[in-house]
Amino acid sequence: MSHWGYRCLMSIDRDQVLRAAAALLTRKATASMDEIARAAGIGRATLHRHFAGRDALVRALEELGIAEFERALDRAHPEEGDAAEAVRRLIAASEPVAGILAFLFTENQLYEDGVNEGWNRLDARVQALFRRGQEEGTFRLDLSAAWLTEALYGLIGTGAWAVHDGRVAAKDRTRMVSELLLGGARRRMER
Amino acid sequence: MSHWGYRCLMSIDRDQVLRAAAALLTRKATASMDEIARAAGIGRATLHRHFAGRDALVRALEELGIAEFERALDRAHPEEGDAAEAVRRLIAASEPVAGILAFLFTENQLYEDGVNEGWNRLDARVQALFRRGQEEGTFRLDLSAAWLTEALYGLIGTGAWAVHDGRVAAKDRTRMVSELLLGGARRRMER
DNA sequence: CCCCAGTGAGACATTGTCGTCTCACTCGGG
DNA sequence: CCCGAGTGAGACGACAATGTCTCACTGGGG
Repeated sequence: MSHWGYRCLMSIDRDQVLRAAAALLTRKATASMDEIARAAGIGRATLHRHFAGRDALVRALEELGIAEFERALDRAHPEEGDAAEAVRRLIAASEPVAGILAFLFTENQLYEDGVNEGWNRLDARVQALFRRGQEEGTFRLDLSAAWLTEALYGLIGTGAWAVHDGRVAAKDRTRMVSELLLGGARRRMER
Repeated sequence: MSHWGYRCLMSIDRDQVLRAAAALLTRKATASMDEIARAAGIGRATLHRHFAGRDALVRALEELGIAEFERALDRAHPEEGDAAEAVRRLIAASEPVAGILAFLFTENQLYEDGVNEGWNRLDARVQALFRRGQEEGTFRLDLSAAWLTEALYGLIGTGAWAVHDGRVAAKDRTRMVSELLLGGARRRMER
């Protein structure tokens, strides 16, 4: 019983700490363990009780980001309906994770060693969405699905930063990102 | 005379060191001064003779990136001809700076204090290009020029990383970035 | 030939962060 | 009421990176 209670309590705290860490690291990627602890409203010792070290915390954050983005992917139902609409749904659904994604996206540029396997799974699903759109004639064939996937991540990150820096209004974020990815900057004649 | 010779020699070395540093920091943003020195083929002491410290080096790198991107902007002649073509020229011309730009783009997310004034100048020129395109009816009005500018930087960085990670062929980089920014992923009916 | 500006290697102290530890304190359940 | 799990504050040593310094060495110009 105490074991269950312990596990449950831990999980809740752990998750809250993780979210606070995500919020801070999104703004300041080099924040120290002490800053992270303060941001989470706990002591540095307690932070170390939850996560063995900085690496473990970042890895846990990666797991959280992967899980949340996967949930966004599930909610967006990428296999249903028009592919462009599915992409739009995905971008809208990933709004809460945008900050973490931006952080992890740059973090991954740094550690060339062992990329988390979860990313491959997500990449595959996102790429499958773009490939479906290409096969259905919705998306261009001269932009590879791999590039569109990368661009999706990149634009989500860019959007998050643009909002954070005040260059884009928060309410416009989803539209700016999805419209640019799907429609591009050029004026559309038809439709 | 010796003063001239000194200045000239220094400038050349300094520039070469800076470019080596840029090449390394693009791949590994947290490289130590020692690694940077080794990458430049010089000793750590000599590196410190050129740049007072890490900050000074990064700031010099920022100056280099700004200068190079400004040269790319000059070469692209953003005031001439079709705005979309001008954007295409700009992206093509900025290919050599893409790595540095990607590094500086993420670096700037970190230091909220005093953004280098040069960026404002460049931002203004790029934004003016997008705004011209909007006024001429080439670009959409529902995507702000500020966002398009930010997206340009972001996509250049994303493209550089995608090439670095082997997800996009180097020869496709310029086309992938400019086509996505200008045309978007959706299939074009007209044209 | 000689000189010296510039260099590389390395020693050294300093700093900031990390990971671990101890020690009170608190608060909720038995 | 008492007890102990969990916590925050803080001390401590380890460690990596930084910035400064010295000391030979080299090679090109006078």
